[in-house]
Amino acid sequence: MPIGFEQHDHTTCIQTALTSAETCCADEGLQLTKVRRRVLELLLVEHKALGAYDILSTLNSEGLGSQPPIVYRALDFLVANGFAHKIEKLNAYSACCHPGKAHAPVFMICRACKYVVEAQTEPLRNFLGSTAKAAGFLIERTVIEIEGLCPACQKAEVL
Amino acid sequence: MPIGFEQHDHTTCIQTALTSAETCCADEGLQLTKVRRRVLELLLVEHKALGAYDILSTLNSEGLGSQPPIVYRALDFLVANGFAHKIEKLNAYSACCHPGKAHAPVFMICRACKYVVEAQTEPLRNFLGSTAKAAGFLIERTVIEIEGLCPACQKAEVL
DNA sequence: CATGTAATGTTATACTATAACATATAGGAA
DNA sequence: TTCCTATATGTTATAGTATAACATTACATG
Ligand SMILES: [Zn+2]
Ligand SMILES: [Zn+2]
Ligand SMILES: [Zn+2]
Ligand SMILES: [Zn+2]
Repeated sequence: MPIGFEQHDHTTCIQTALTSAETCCADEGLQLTKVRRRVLELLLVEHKALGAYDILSTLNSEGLGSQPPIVYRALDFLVANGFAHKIEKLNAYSACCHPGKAHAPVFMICRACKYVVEAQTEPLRNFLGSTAKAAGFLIERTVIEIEGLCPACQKAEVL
Repeated sequence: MPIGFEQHDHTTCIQTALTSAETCCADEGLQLTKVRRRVLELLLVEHKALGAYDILSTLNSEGLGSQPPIVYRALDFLVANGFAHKIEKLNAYSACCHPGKAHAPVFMICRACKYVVEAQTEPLRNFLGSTAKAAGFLIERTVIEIEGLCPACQKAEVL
């Protein structure tokens, strides 16, 4: 799994995520059905976020469904069980890169190449916890998204 | 301005925000037109986020415009100049509570009463800065939103 | 007044998401 | 096996959010 935008063996990302989903579903009695699994695979193709309708058009071309509820149900399942995340800023969805762990994901989104990196963030979690505690606020979910330029696109920008 | 969900003199919030917007526009040669000012006022009525179409229906009833571009243009102006923020999680907009300062706002959103509090966060800004730096990422914008329960609604929940 | 820029008006459309109800499928109980 | 129930999928329709494109107006400046 990448901790940043560096090169990495992405087949490992894919395998880890799929295996983790399979294991988790088996353990918890959840059904990783054909459509759900296929959507997860599509989200794992690259570290980019996909819109629901992008996914739907692929599903449609593969005969797995043609109407919005098909894809939204699959996405709801994946998000609810921690196999994927919604990127609010993009109205798009991304496979979880750190499955199996409770986490408050931080996404770095490159506006140029569209890559999305999910960072590990225990310290941030603690930090937000204390901010919220000072206000007496009970945290249930967090959305932390950073938009900007990845290292490669910063270099390209200069040219 | 509230630092949390406590009671406060909200007329001060309103006055400060409007004065700040007027001053800033005068200084920068920006036009705080009728529609733009009215939208800002509407966002300041309460510490809640308003959807674009909520705002539009008020504008419409006041004869200030009836089509979506009217409100989206005003919102774009307010957001671009730091007088308001978009709350991505809610697809809604909220007046800035700390105008005039560069800031990476943190929003605490109560899912029960819908109040939205914008916290001050220099330390978080620094923290995200170092997280991004480790990945070589250049930050341009941040979205930090915490969803949960405010103190009052936590008490109500127990009943 | 002439000219250019910024703002607004207007129509149409694109994109994102869910409600509601029908049907099918899988797994467990009788 | 058969029936039952819960879960998942199929289908139609619609709600909610946002922008493109182009016409018109307002206004500052020379
Ligand atoms: Zn990878
Ligand atoms: Zn994750
Ligand atoms: Zn206030
Ligand atoms: Zn602000």
